[in-house]
Amino acid sequence: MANKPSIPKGTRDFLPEQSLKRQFIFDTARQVFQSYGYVPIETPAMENLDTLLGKYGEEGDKLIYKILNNGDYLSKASDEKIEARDSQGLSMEISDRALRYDLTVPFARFVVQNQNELSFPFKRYQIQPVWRADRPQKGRYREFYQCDVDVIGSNSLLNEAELLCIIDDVFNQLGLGDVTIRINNRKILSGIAESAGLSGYFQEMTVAIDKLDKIGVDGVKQEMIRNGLPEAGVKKALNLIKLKGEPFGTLKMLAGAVTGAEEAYKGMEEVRSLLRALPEAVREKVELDLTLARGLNYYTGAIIEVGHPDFPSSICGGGRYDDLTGIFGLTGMSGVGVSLGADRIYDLMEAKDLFPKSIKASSEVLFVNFGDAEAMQCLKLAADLRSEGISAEVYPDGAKMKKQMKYADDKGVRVVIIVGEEELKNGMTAVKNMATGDQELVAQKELTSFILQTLR
RNA sequence: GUGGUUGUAGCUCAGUUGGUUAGAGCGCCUGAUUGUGGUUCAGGAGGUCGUGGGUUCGAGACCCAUCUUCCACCCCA
Repeated sequence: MANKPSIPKGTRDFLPEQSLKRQFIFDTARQVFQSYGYVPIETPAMENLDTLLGKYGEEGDKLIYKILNNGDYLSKASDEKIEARDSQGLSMEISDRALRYDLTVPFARFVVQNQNELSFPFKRYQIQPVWRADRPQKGRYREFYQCDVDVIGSNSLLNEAELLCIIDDVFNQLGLGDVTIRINNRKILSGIAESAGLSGYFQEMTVAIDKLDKIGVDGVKQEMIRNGLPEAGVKKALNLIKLKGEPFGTLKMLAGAVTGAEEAYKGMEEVRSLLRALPEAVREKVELDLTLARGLNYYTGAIIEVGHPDFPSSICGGGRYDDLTGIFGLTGMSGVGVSLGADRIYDLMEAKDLFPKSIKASSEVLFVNFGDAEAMQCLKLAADLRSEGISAEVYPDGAKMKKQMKYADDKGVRVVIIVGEEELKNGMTAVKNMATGDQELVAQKELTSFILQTLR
């Protein structure tokens, strides 16, 4: 072996223990989603390139992994683009497919394509990997999983409320009850822009204020002015956005300040309705943050982001998009959804040691192998245990006892069962509890009920 | 994509202004215990110092390139 094998930057292998922990997160999420009536779907890892392009902004397009066409793709490419070293233009001609960048746009495509098979409102969840050609950092990978939950085909704000409840349920079950859920509404932001005379600069404004907690008010102000926004408007907008505290009071103050901006009032009413629809326990965690903007430009109403005090970036985000399917030819379909960042949640839970200890055990019972005759009997006993829902395995080789015991210990097996020559003759087993070290003789006939009693 | 940072045993890290045979802890393997893990004791294996070039009598250390890690920007889960 000349070179050590490796995997691409920003991708990872998952060892058994990591995989089990990841599955724990997915299983928890799945179970909560299904308890609210959401159903699973899957879409292909690759989409047609034009399905994805233009949906994530100019920056987003650059981060899409394009798949090189098969065959003699260069013969079809134009000479000018090759001559000019125009990578951007050339890539359009030699690539027709791309890896999906998120789950939301493929979902929109899915809805349009399968609209006749679906009944609306359609509530689905989707847990699959996505790929981004980003520079990797901590909590930032080139291949990572998203858990998306969306409702499409309903304008009701009850959907937003339900999603917040789902988020709360999932994080509570994972032991992350101390998350902060921040919400805002793009209509409010748009109204603020309007009343500050920045209507034409909405995109620039949202991008800048999204960084407020990072670069501070002055930093945001400078960035906005540098991008050509009129200074007077910038000042006014920033003053409004700074409002903080109890949400209903904040909205009241804001209402007095944005006179005439119809859009903002609509947004404020939406936020009020949403908050009223939330159970008390969830509302307590929700904070109205007017500085929350989110870059993805398809959001049109509520926007949601979940953070944790011990983690630098958001672990969940989403919002309402009024017309995502419009670009695929199906108009009037409003949707709202959130995306859980499974990999970040994993990193956070690992750092806080929140995974249950029992997650390590792959089987609860191990039979020591003493040779063919003994192993045959063990296979039967193991099958009996399995039929009672106890996971059991027989060590495959007649290795040294010490080695087999160590294997059991490493794997986190809770009970080791020893059937040697003596036991085989007498119809007995020696049952060893690995936690206490105690060992006792149990008749083979009574083994299953004895194990059930010890383990359950 | 821009700027910076990191890489030494399976893991976490030492390694002086360039100097001979590159170390530690943990883990791993063997034995004490051929029917008993986790604890204890004794012993052992494991490194082309990320990779490729260069400077030098001599490079783990200096220079260049490249890959990787992490960070900031950008953007985001």
